[in-house]
Amino acid sequence: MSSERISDAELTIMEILWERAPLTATDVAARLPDDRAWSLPTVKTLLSRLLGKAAVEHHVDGRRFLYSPLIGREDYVAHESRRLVDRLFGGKFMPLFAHLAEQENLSAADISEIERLLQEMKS
Amino acid sequence: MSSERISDAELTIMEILWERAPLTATDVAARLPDDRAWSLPTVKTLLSRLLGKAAVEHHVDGRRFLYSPLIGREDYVAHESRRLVDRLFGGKFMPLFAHLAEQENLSAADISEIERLLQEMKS
DNA sequence: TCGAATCGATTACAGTTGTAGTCGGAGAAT
DNA sequence: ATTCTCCGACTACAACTGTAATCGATTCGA
Repeated sequence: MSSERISDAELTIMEILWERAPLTATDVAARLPDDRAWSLPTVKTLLSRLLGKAAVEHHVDGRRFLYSPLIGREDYVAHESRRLVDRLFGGKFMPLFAHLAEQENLSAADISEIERLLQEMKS
Repeated sequence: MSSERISDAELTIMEILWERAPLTATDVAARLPDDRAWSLPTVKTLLSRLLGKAAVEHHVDGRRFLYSPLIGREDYVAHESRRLVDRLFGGKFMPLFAHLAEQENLSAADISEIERLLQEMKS
C-alpha cells in the first residue's frame, strides 16, 4: 500500500536498492548513474524521505545503516502502470495497447513475440 | 515540445478543454468533475499556469478570456506513455506489454481484439 | 589521547503543486 | 452618475521536490 508517491529522484535510489540490497548510504551514492552524480548529503536526504514513506527500511550495522527496499519493484511498476492507464486511457487496457502499438511502430519480430505471448495466455 | 510537465490538477483542466473549446474560466469551472469541485479562483490559477507553460492559449472576448488547448491530447498521451516506458521499462515496449497483459488479466475477447489489431498492422 | 574522518540528524532554500483569498478596474444596472 | 458585480491579476501558503550545507557524536588512526 503506502500510497505516498515516490518522486523521480527517489526512484533513482530505489532502482539502486532493487538491484542490490542492503546497502549503506555511501554504497548507494557510489552506484548512482553518471547523469545523477549527487552529493552524499543528497542521497541521505532521499533515503530519509523514502524511510518516511515506508518505501525502504534500514537496520543498524555498527555505526551506520543498511538500507533495503520495502516496496517491490513489481508492485511499484504495477502501480505506476495502472496510474497511467487510469489517468489517460479511462482505466482501460485496450486503448493503451492500441496507442502503444501504433506509436512504437512494431517490427514483424515484435508482432510474432506478442502473438506467442497471447497463445501462452490462452492456455 | 514545451517540456514543462503538466501536473495532475492541470490535467483535469486540459481534459475539459480537450473535450470542448474555447471556454471561459467560468465555463471550465462548471464542467469540473464532481470529485474536483474547485473554486473559481483555483481554476483561474491553473489556467494561468497552463498559459505560462504554453499548454493553452487565450484570446480576448469582450472583457473575458476564451481558453483553448495548444497541446493536443494525442501529443500529451504519447509523451506520457513514452515517459513511463522510459522510466520503468528501459525504454522498450515489449516488457511493458508483457507486464500489462499479465496484470490486466485479458479476456478471450481482448485477446481476439489484439490479434485483429496485429493482423491489421501486418498489412 | 587528540585530531581527523565519518555518520546520521537537522536545517536550508528555491521551485512546483494544490488550493484559495483579495484587489483594482471595467461593465451593467439603476 | 453611482453602485454593484464580475473579471483577470496578484498574493498566499503549506506540502512536496531537488539539491545540498552544517552540526554534534563517534570512532579510527597516529
